[in-house]
Amino acid sequence: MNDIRVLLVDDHPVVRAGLRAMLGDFDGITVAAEASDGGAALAALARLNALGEPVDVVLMDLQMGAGMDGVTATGRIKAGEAGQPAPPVLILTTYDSDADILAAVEAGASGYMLKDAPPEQIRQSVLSAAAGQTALAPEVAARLMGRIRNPAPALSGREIQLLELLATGLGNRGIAKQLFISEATVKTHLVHIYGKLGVDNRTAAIAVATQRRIIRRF
Amino acid sequence: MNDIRVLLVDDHPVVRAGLRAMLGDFDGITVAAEASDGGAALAALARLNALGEPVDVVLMDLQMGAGMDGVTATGRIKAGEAGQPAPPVLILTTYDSDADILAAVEAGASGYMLKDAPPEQIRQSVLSAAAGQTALAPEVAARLMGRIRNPAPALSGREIQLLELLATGLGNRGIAKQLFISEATVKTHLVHIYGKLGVDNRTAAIAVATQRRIIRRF
DNA sequence: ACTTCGATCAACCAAAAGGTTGATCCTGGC
DNA sequence: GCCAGGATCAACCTTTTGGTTGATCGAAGT
Repeated sequence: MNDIRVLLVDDHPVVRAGLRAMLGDFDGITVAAEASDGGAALAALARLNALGEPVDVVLMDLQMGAGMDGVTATGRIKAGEAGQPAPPVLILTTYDSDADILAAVEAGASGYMLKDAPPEQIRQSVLSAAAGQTALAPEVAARLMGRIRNPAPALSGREIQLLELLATGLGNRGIAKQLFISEATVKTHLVHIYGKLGVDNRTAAIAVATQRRIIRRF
Repeated sequence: MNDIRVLLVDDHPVVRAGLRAMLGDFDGITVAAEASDGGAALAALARLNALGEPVDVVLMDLQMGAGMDGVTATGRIKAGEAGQPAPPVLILTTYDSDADILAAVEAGASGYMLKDAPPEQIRQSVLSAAAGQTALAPEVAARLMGRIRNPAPALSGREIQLLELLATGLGNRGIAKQLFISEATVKTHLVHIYGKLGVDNRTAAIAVATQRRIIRRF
């Protein structure tokens, strides 16, 4: 059986070198190409397709400095922009906020791994992704399980979106403009968010959402 | 002349593998050991000293998941805890916030590099550090210059205290009670804070203060 | 077909936050 | 001694939020 051909997408040369070295040590996995942002990744996929050497798995970072971010790139890959069939995309990133995970899954990612994972775990994930299965980091999986067990009122995607804008310091008017909705709708969403988080003002909502890793802060 | 012996300190196996592979490709540089947090770094330094094989440069990440963080570790190394003479510590991290840079420099770091730097730049920095010189990433240097030209108004201790309670989600009344002052005073402080941070509401103040790492969040 | 639920909006009122002016007190420098 | 600046408070007013009620629409599930 042929090696699994992987495309690395990460803006850090150090990380790419690490993955190259790490994956190169494993039998059955070959690094076919590398890209430093989403745009380069799409180009590389198209090029390799044209050569008749399609990649089997894309290993993608989420936050990518200047260029196209990982979620956008994943969406476009899954939309077939770089050729059909679109390869599975495995997210490999540093953070595990709900917002990131949700966005990645919605974009069509078939896995979500964390960069502090041991090599063996990363290898397994690549194999799973290549086999068409999904692969979640234990931390991520645990969070999702806990969410199911605990009737912790789940926030909708839209609500998380609002929360993120909230955390940037925007007022209701600003949020409304960003999302192309009315201020009234923003207020309604906020009331729902407050209810679900058990708070009664925006700063407390940010505090709780940060603590529960619903949104990410650096 | 002997190779420069480097100690890698980073909690991500992927990054360590990357640096190992990257530095290994350069003549004159050898990776003597690795550590996944500050505590392990101190231990490794002491051990290598005892063996009569001291390291010449420590390559240190700042944010290190669970264990001792990079600033603390740097301070302890420079204090001679892992043997004299203390080797130069070169910070290699992802973020370049003012607070991180200042903290690292105060702790005694002899350089501050960013992880998205090209390999050659990292190599040069290691060589500089080994030679006893300082090495700043261009981005970092630019920020420091801008900071000197444009000194940001400093927040008073009391104001930072306010900011921390603010980030908790407390209202003005709650903050007043916590600090045993009147609501009027809280408002006055807030107006000053908004002015210094260049914002006009509490959530934006939290956002900016977080970004500038004036306050800590997790 | 019916229900549920997320997303959208409106109108209204109460509460909180923001902005301004001005004042006192104390401490540390010059 | 004088001045600057931090910390404290008050009164007043405007704007923003928060809370409530009620409504429409569409998609997903029963």
